Amino acid sequence: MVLDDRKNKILQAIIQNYLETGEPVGSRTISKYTDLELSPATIRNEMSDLEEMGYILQPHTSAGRIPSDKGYRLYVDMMMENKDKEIEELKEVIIEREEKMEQMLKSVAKVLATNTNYATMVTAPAVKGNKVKFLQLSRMDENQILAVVVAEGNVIKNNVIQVNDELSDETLLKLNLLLNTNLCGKAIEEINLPMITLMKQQAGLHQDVVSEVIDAIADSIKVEEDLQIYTSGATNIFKYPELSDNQKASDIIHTFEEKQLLTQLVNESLLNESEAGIQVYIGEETPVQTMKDCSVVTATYELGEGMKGTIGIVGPKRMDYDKVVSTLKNITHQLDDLYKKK
Amino acid sequence: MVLDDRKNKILQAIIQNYLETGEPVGSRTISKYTDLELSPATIRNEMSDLEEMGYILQPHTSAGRIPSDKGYRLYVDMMMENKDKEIEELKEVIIEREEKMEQMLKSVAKVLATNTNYATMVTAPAVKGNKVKFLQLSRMDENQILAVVVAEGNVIKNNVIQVNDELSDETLLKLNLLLNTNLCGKAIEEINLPMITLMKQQAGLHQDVVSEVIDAIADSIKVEEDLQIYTSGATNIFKYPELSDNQKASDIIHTFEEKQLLTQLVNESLLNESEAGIQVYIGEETPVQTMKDCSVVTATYELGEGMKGTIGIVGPKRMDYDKVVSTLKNITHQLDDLYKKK
DNA sequence: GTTAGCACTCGTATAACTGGAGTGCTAGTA
DNA sequence: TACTAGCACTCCAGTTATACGAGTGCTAAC
Repeated sequence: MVLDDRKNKILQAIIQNYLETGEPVGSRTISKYTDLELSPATIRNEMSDLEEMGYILQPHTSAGRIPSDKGYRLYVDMMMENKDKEIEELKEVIIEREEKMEQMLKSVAKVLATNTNYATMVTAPAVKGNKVKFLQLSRMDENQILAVVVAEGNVIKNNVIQVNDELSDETLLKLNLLLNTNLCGKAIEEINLPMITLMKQQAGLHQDVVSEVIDAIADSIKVEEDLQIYTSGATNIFKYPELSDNQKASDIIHTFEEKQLLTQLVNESLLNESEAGIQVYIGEETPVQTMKDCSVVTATYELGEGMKGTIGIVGPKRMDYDKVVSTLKNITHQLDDLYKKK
Repeated sequence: MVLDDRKNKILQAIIQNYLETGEPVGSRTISKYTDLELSPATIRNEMSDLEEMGYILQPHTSAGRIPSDKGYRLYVDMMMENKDKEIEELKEVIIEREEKMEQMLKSVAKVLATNTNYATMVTAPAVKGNKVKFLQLSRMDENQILAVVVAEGNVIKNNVIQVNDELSDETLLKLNLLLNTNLCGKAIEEINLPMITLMKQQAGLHQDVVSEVIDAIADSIKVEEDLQIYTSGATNIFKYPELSDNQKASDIIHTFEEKQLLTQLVNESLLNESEAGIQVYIGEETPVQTMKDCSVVTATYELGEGMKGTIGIVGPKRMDYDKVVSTLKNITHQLDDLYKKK
């Protein structure tokens, strides 16, 4: 059986209606809804076909139809095609440039959540491939040294190092010079053992300090590696009865609370990244099992030179994909612009 | 009417039983439960009195009794008296000393949540009254300066300052010296306008930079002022049917998500701080209206010299106050010890 | 190919019924 | 006087019975 134009139109009508109401859609409704001018009986026949083809399903006999994951998938794919042609220039959501990236990303998550009425997550751009821009050691007191590591994009990491024997100002200066000349402009992954050995040699007497600094830097990276994730609007899911079941709600919200559980989602979305940078996971397609009753839309943004972050929106399967995709495109563009201004 | 010994015993029995089961407690249950050897009928008479006195109430005729807020209050007050005598030395919860305070507090919240099965919050100690320990300006590139402010207790704040005209190394050194001599050891509140004016004068040509640095410091404080709050285990409330109602659950979890909504609670608990540092809010007593169906237990910890933070536990009114109070005392002690080691 | 009509299904909402848990009261007992 | 046994009564929660509406599938007719 083939999905001809009429079947397609009916399917679209069913899905759109279901998106709006959240109730199973009957043949009579569609008969009035569409401009096809067909009787309910005809619609029923078509619906029967559509069900056989797996695009829609009945929650029970004598109920209307609801879209299956496959149906949603078709719908979303079609919509995305249209979207690519549109040039979305709506400015609904405005990102103010703020000092702290952290603050900014939090507010992106929040704005997005209140705007869409879904749950949202935003990850800080991964430092992967990012370059060390600047290093600074300074003495805090007799046996504590403050190490500051600044990476491209003004990602700043502090580390307090305990030292046993006091270092003179001079030594500190020398170490600073040594570290900066050796490490500045290097991608964090480039810092390898030979380099470290070399630096230790150059440091001479104070190679133990170098060692500790390197450890500190490594530590900075490690901290950054377990991804910063900001979430907002998790409680929005209570707005959708189909997700308000205690068990489901608890699972979903818990995933948002334990943000690290979202890592899988982020990785997946960075991996599969489509041309447009937008991914839609419907129901069982999701990489995070707790969200199998939801749909997840992710977008990738880039703050220049491989610093990629992810934005995700989680809602019911009947989410307003159209709006969500537009909003996400809009936001990612704005984030891109933001970087260019810097 | 007076709460004699027998009435008190019965009340305690009712409350304890209700804490365990969450179900209204009937006279027959108590008759078997206590060592008073009284018939249900007698218990009924006493219960009737207790109800009249406002310690217990009936959800409906022909149901057992449940404790009223007043009843819980009595119970908690009595328990707290006993607690003071006990020397709690259980080491259920172990705080590992970690590099980053932020990380440590997060894990305290988490450990506490999994340990108690309630929702928890932990605030970072307020910097109020905290002293500047160390300041450092360094050049990142032509027109960006990195200002690092370290306060007592190794609270570190970074700020990137944009400058118009390039500063020489020499000038930077001078500014560093100037700022450090003037500001180190000062409590952040002590930094006042005359001081700033003086410093600007001393800075001579570069007073605009001083101005910006001061702004940056002020900014650091401001960021710190809107309290860092870490939460965990919000979804634990789903474990208690009396809170699992959609509306209630949503409200409570939302409060935990929008952490700033908890500020009121923190302020209140710092204000009312009792001798033991532990506060119990039952039902309507809570400073945060969304939690009027819960009980909230807060404890204050101190990382030395006025750096006070708050730990809070939110659960159903029938929470295991005994365990919660013990655990909190335990943890606050451990936090105190932690500081001493530093 | 389309449609009208009808019997059938199923879920939800409502009312009626039942059993159990618990109370308050009264009268009887130590 | 203090306690208790007994009983009638109340109310909730769970179950069954019933009615209704929405929607389907099928057949026969256009």
